[in-house]
Amino acid sequence: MNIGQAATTSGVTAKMIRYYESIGLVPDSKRSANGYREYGAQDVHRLRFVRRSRDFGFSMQQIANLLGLWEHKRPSHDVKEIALTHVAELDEKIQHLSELRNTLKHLADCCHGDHRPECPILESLSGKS
Amino acid sequence: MNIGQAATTSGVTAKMIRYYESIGLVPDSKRSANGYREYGAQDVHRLRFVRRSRDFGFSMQQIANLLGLWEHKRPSHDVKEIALTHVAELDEKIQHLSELRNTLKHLADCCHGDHRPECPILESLSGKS
DNA sequence: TTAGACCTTCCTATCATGGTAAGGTCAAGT
DNA sequence: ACTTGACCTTACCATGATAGGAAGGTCTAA
Repeated sequence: MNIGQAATTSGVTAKMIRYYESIGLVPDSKRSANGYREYGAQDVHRLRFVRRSRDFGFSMQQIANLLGLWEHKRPSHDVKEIALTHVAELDEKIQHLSELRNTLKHLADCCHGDHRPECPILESLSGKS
Repeated sequence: MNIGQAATTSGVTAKMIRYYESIGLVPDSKRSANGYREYGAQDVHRLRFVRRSRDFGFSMQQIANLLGLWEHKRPSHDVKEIALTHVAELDEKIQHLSELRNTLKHLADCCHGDHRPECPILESLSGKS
C-alpha cells in the first residue's frame, strides 16, 4: 500500500506520516523499488493509534510513550499512569480557561454595551496588574 | 526610559516589545540619539494593556482591535462584542477539553492498572475510529 | 581605562501542521 | 507509442507567540 492509501485508511495525512517518520515517532517504512514508501496493515494500525491519541490531545512525547507501551504489551499500570497524568493536565487547563472565561464574562456583563465609551472591560485591561 | 525599564515596568519582555513593534501591534517607538528605543508613561500603559489582554487569552488580532477601541475611545458596544465573542470561544474550548477529559477518565477508571497488559485505554486508542 | 550592564539587529528554534515547487513514476486512454 | 493525470519523492517556507543567542555598539561606575 502506498502512502496515499495509508493516509486515507488511517486518517493521517501523507504529510504527517512523513513527518512522524522523520521525527522517529513511527519507524521508517519499507520502500518499494521505485522509492515509494510501502505500508502494511500493521503500519496503518499504528498510524490510526497515533491519530486517535492526537484526538485525545496527548503530546507527541506522551504518544511516543503510549506507542511503546502498546507495541510491547506492557502492564496496564504504566498506561493508566500516563492517562491519569493527562487527565490532570486537562483538569488544570480547563480550570484555567474557566477562570478566564468567568472573569471576562463578568466584565462583559458589567459593560453597558452602548454608545458610551466607558467600559469596564477596557478599564480592567488597562488597569494595574 | 529605555526598553529594559519599559519591560520591567510593563511586564512585557524587551524581546516581545520589539516583536510587537515589528508586527505593528504597537507604534514604532521614538529613538534617542544613540539609536536606543525611548518609552514614556503612555507607551508603558499600552504595553501593560497588551500584556493583560494576552493574559486573558485574546489573540493578537483581537488585541489589535481592542487597542484600537481603547485608544480611540470607541463605544463600549464594540468592546463588549469582542469580549463576548471571546467568551464563546472559551466556552467551546472548555467544552471540547471537558469531553476529552471525561472520556479519558472513564477509560482510565475502567483500566485495571495492574501487571496485566489488557487495557481499555490502549484498546480505545487502537480501535477503529 | 576597563568591566559589565545595557542596547542594537539578525538568525535560529520551538510544535504540529499546511502549502508549494520541481521533478520522478505509474496506469489508463487515445 | 504517447499523453494525461494521479500519484509519489525531497526540500523549502509559513504559521503564532515566544525564547535564545551571536556579534557588535553604548553607557556608567569604579
